[in-house]
Amino acid sequence: MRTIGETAELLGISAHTLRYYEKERIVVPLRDAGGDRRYNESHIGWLKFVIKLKETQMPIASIQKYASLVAEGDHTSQARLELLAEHKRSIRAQLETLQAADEMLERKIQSYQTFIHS
Amino acid sequence: MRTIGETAELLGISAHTLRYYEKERIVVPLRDAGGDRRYNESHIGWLKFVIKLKETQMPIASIQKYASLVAEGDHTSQARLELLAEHKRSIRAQLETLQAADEMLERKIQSYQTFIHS
DNA sequence: ACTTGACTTAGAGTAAGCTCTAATCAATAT
DNA sequence: ATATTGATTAGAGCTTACTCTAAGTCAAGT
Repeated sequence: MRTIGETAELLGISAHTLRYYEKERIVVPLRDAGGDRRYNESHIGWLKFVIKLKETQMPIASIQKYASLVAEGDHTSQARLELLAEHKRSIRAQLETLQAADEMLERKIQSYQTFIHS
Repeated sequence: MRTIGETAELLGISAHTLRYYEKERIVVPLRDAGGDRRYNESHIGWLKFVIKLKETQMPIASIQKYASLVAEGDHTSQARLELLAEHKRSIRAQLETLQAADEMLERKIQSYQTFIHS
């Protein structure tokens, strides 16, 4: 069971952000006797997943939606599956955009090098 | 030579955004006799490039930097090359992140399907 | 002459996602 | 005993990248 500071450190995000995620009902940690937040392994695993979704441009609103489905229970698994499948398609689209840009930059960089050495 | 409206339409962005880009010195169009903005083929080409950079998460500040180097002239080509090379590395990093997330989601989706059909 | 539509400006407002402040409390270190 | 450290809260503030508003000009069509 980790404090907010330890959890922030471990995940490379700020304690501010963790409180914000709680306010947005994305991760609701436990509380110790003194009222301080405590994150267990399941919170940490879920946060790592959230961070992966964020890294791939999933908006906070969609992450909230997914989190609320998880909170609702097993009967929402079909809806969750659809949400993830939709996001996977968005990742595929991003991959294509990035690949095209990568090739474009490669050509542009080549032509700059030709120009500089001429 | 296109008006702001035609240019916006052609590129799929708003006229507001084009004025914003001008304020930020990213694209400075010509003006006609009446003072209205006019975009020529070179502006359009540059805007398409800017849009590609934006799509790959290059911040406006870096695009501004690149634009100012272009405006400065040929002697900045080394600096521009470095900026583009740096951005290309960022694209590669994004590609890796997305690929890892894609695989993770694939596994997660598989396990949801297994769960749903059990 | 009037209307319509596209344009102009400076500057205000918006949404997302944090990020920080102020005031306070509780446990530990000196 | 006091000081430091790390936590708490509600709510304000910040950054990025637009997006919109208000008030107006101007040319073309009816």
